[in-house]
Amino acid sequence: MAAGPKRGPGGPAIRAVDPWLPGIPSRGKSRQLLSDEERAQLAKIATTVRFKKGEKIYSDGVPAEAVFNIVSGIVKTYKPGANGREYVAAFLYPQDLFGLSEEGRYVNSAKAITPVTAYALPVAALRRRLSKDAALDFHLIAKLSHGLREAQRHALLLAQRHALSKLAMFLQLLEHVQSANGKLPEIYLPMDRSDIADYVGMSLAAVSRGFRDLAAQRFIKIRDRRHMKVVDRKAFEKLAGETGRPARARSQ
Amino acid sequence: MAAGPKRGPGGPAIRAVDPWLPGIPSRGKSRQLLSDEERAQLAKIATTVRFKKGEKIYSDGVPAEAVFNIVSGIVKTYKPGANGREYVAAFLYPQDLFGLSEEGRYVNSAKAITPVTAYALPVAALRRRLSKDAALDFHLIAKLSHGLREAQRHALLLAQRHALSKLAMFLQLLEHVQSANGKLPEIYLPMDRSDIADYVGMSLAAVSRGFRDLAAQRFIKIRDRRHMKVVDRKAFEKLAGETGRPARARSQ
DNA sequence: CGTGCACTTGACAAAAATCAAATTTTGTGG
DNA sequence: CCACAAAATTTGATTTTTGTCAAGTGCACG
Repeated sequence: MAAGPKRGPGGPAIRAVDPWLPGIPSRGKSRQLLSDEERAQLAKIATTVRFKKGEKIYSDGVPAEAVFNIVSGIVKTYKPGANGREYVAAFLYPQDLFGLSEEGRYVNSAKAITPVTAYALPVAALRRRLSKDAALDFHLIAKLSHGLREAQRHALLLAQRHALSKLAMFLQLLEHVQSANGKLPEIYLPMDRSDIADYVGMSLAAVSRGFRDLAAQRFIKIRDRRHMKVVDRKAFEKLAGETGRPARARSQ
Repeated sequence: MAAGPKRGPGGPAIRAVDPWLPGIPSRGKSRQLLSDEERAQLAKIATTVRFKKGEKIYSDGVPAEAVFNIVSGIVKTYKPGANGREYVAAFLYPQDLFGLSEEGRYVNSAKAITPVTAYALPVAALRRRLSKDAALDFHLIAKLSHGLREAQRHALLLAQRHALSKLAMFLQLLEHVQSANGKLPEIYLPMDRSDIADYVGMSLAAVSRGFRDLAAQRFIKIRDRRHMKVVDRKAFEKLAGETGRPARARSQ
């Protein structure tokens, strides 16, 4: 997993589900938004950067000099919480963007949770390109809409009252991201239990117990710490509230 | 409260905190993004629509024909949850946009929680304008970034483990939105307890008790159901984790 | 082939959900 | 403007769930 772009010219790549009606309905599948031409243009202003597993990429509050586009590996954005706890805002995968800023400063901190390769796009240069290329603006709008929906989905997960629902929804999110390439036999969890706990807003112990209980009740099967499979899909989706994906159209 | 644009030409208006470094640092204050010219252009494709208090504006899953821009009143976007519960994704104020879609269908439902006046911008026409006007794209990017940060803030709120922290953070959010125009003597809560409960992910009873306890511990003073004032600012911000606003720059 | 860190598990305490009832407000029709 | 019904909110008692603190266990890496 975490493979880079499979073919083509290389350069930054952005993947998202279209907010608008796509030519061919893609059943929730995300697609590459940038044309080869756009990728080549962006490559001209991009630098390739690498981070070791566990390495901090930037801290919240410092001037935001670049936006990052992941080539390979997984990144988390987070914020130190009240006590020693930390709140994980998002996990980011290849072809995602990160580096959200407010008034020129990063809103979160970012850390590589696996070895990471990424393009760094200096904001100044990026802004210049954006003002020149309307199509690129459009694609960025699509990606931001996608990010907004994901953040809302995260909030929906956090609003669940039961640990098992949260975890089921969490697994569903992972499954959805990973199924971008095709159907998977099992779900891979690249992050450790502690990161999961901080993402779903539960204690470390509760996460552990939660997975155990999901397995005990035959919703999932756990191969090892990082590999799980949904066994009882029906019950599983019910737990996850089946609201994880947009409801099928009702009236009209 | 909920006053429309105070002066100027009328037409759609969008307010947000800049993601990028503004000319004059605005200390977290949001500002009007559109020029009079842009507002006039948008007005040409917009229709004015009105909704009664409690009226449904659209349902999730139906084709997204328009994006809305609030002139006056408050809207909530929400999604029916597992049981009879409902998850509130956001409260929207004048100069906000709503109508987020995925593959051409609304992601949430929307309802007016006060009488609402809004502009309806048909997506087709809006897309045409966007492809013509690079500056407008830019402003939409800024607004989407703003929305993304808000959604992350909502998730941060939901990740809090204690009811009082959630409520303090909630009041802080309201205060921040309402202080856009200037400092306020008290916080106004336009929504009912049930909507608050669904937004902060707690039971109705817990919200009620929570406010009572905040008042009992002298963090706030409650004038009536919809008006509260922060009394002990220091302790209050501590409760809210002071992470509600971006941390002041650390090193560098 | 240790040693440490990540994870799991247990016992108990704390917090919030539920269920249910009492009150206060709000809106309506005289 | 008043009486009432309906809706919203508060409050109480009890139960459930999850957090905490503290021990294990085991896998991964040197």
